[in-house]
Amino acid sequence: MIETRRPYAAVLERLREVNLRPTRQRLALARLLFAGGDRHVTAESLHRQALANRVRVSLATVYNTLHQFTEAGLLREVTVDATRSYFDTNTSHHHHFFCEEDRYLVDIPGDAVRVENLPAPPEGTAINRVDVVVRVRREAG
Amino acid sequence: MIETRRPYAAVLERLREVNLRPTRQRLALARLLFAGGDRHVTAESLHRQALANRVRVSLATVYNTLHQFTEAGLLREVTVDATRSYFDTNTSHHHHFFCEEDRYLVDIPGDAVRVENLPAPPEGTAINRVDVVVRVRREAG
DNA sequence: TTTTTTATTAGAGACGTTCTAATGTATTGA
DNA sequence: TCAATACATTAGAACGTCTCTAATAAAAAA
Repeated sequence: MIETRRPYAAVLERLREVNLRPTRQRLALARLLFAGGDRHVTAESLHRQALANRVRVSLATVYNTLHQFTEAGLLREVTVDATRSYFDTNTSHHHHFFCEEDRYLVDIPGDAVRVENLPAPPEGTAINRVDVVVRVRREAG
Repeated sequence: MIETRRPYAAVLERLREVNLRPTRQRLALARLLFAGGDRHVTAESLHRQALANRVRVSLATVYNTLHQFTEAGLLREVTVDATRSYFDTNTSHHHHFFCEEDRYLVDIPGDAVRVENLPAPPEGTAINRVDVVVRVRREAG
């Protein structure tokens, strides 16, 4: 369900819920992030999009905001590329296809995949999360 | 099986097989990498180990060598951490436990885990590899 | 209000990694 | 064997991503 009629109010509500002050920048970034369906952004791509939408915000604030949103459970960080961090607006249990050549992610619904027969984790540790990354290649032709 | 009696000859052979000139530095690094059992190294950790063993090699060469070995199939790169690249001497099909707090990897044998019900990859792509990363946390206590 | 707390910012800096171009070493072929 | 060639190594500079700093600004509390 895409929220279109009261984007500001909806986003304001979300920030309030997680105890983040609804500043001009956070509201604007939240609107960009949560306006459409599920998205995968990097700090750089979100910053570019913000500037393109006449939202004046520094790169530092974009980083701060992405991390705060992640901490608050509004975003999820996805580690698939050694050089760049991706953030996913889909915070539910799920996995990813990742195309290294073209640098894009595609969600795989969590319940679509079963990971079975996992051995016990190393001594003194407990499992926190299981991430499945399916690396794909552009097909010849 | 750990090769102990003829480490140089064994390692020389491996480099020849993949068409990499057996230079002093490559031989030394290969010995460090493949002397024991399976290992997970970063460029920095391998460089440190080399210096500690009186192998004079620059960090640039360590990076070059790790990438050449990976390209040649002697190593496998593991992407679990946005800030650092890990290289694994175990090149067979397998997965990983990763402890973010303490930054270490533990192999999970490939045949120990079953990933089932994967949906079809995105249009125009083909599956290259499936990586399962089980993120663990130190246990309280 | 005024005060206090928290957020934003530009720019500097840190970090891992890659590049550059000069030097050194292995291999080829006479 | 030696010269010629191809390739590898190196220190240090440069890169890209990300974080820090310390000054300014804005939100919340009093």
